[in-house]
Amino acid sequence: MHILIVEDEKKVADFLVRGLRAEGYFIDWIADGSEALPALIEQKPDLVILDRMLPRMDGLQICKLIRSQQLPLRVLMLSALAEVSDRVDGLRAGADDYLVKPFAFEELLARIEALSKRNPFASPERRLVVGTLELNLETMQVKREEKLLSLTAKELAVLELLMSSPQKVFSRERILATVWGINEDPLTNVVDVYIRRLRKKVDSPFAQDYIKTLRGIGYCLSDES
Amino acid sequence: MHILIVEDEKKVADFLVRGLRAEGYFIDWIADGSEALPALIEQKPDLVILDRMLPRMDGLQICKLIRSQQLPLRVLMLSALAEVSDRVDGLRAGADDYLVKPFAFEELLARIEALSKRNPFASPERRLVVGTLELNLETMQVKREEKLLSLTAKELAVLELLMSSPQKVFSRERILATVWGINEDPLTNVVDVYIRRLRKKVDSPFAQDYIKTLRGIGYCLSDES
DNA sequence: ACGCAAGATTAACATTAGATTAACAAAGCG
DNA sequence: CGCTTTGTTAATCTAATGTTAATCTTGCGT
Repeated sequence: MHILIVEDEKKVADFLVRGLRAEGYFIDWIADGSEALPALIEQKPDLVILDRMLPRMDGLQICKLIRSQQLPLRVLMLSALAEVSDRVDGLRAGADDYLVKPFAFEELLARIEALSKRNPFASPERRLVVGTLELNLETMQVKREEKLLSLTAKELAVLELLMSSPQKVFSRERILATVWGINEDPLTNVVDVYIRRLRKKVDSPFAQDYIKTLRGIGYCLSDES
Repeated sequence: MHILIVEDEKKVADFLVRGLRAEGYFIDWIADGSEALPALIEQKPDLVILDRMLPRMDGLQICKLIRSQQLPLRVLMLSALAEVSDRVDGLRAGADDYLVKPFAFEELLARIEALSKRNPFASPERRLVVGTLELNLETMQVKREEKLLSLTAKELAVLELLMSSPQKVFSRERILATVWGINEDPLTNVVDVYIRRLRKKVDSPFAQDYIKTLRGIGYCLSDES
């Protein structure tokens, strides 16, 4: 699930980003309210976590705009304001839920979970499957033909990317960018090395090879030959 | 839908009873906490709105009793206490939702609506078991192979989290967030230290290790190897 | 069909990030 | 006060990571 966080306090934002990423959500963050709408339209997240007090453009305004534009996403509003009238304002503006700061992380997770269940467009896919290969995002366990494989964190990250869109070709640059966060450095060949390591664990012990090389283009994962 | 209200302040109770009846709900009301359980068993409502501070028997207690009896109903807790720890206490006791007074009637309606839609019963287990390890949430006793272990409060909190979803991987961030709260800095390594202390008590004296490390990802509890 | 780059694979290695642990100091609590 | 719990620091240990360079493969131009 893709979540956009709109929050100006860096400390809070950091906390949210780290925590939710660790939970396996795909997170983007912006601090400026006026950037919210363009970002929403471009990124099309499933859920936006909206701070109520923002510089340049207030959270309530943004929420109303989202609703008037009929954008297909959930809004979870965060606020330090706990008064009745504040919460009513928030819900009136079209927020799906309203959470008062400070809050327990548990509570936030529960609300996100609840919202994503209500959401017909979101697919909180907690398991990826390709052929006999299976990745459980919850336990981070990888199995093939019911046999447990033990992968390292980076290996897992690469595999997750490949499994997220089977058949699709990922260039080295793309893999480097999403897994390592590097955008320029074609001097390295970590990607090749990790593909090698993945193959050793995921393909070699089995009859069919899932990880395919497309010379000059990139790699892809597929259970077809 | 049948709702039982347990609330000692007559003004608040009146407000609720009138408002909810007008919305078409079937409402009963009692003011005394000690009457709550008999009333629940007799009337079998779908939802109970429970004030936290009650004469004779506290709302938290009632909630715990409801859960331990496995009564098939939703609990919406009302309270003037807004602190994180209070809310967590409420949810820990098994409440399905927690609303802070004063609240807007709209909000209450929304929450009731949400609760009545929610799937079967997510009523929290009163005992967590993983392999030979057992945590009794009533007494907060921890046993392994029938031997009683003595854990400190923080150790317990960490273990409870891990046991709440065996197999599931919990990142340090996640553990930090739920056990220590939002204000802690991420530079600390308390989590590691507590994992160590837990292992010493929970794993070391026994043949098999339950607490697993997933390097670069987090920790998890599992009775598999 | 052949040779030869460009591209891809692989093993071995040094480095480093991450995890463990003990010891200590501060805060709580009887 | 004295004992326990709690959280920090820093030394140590360990496995994951990323580099290098040698080797192998593929496809293209002739």
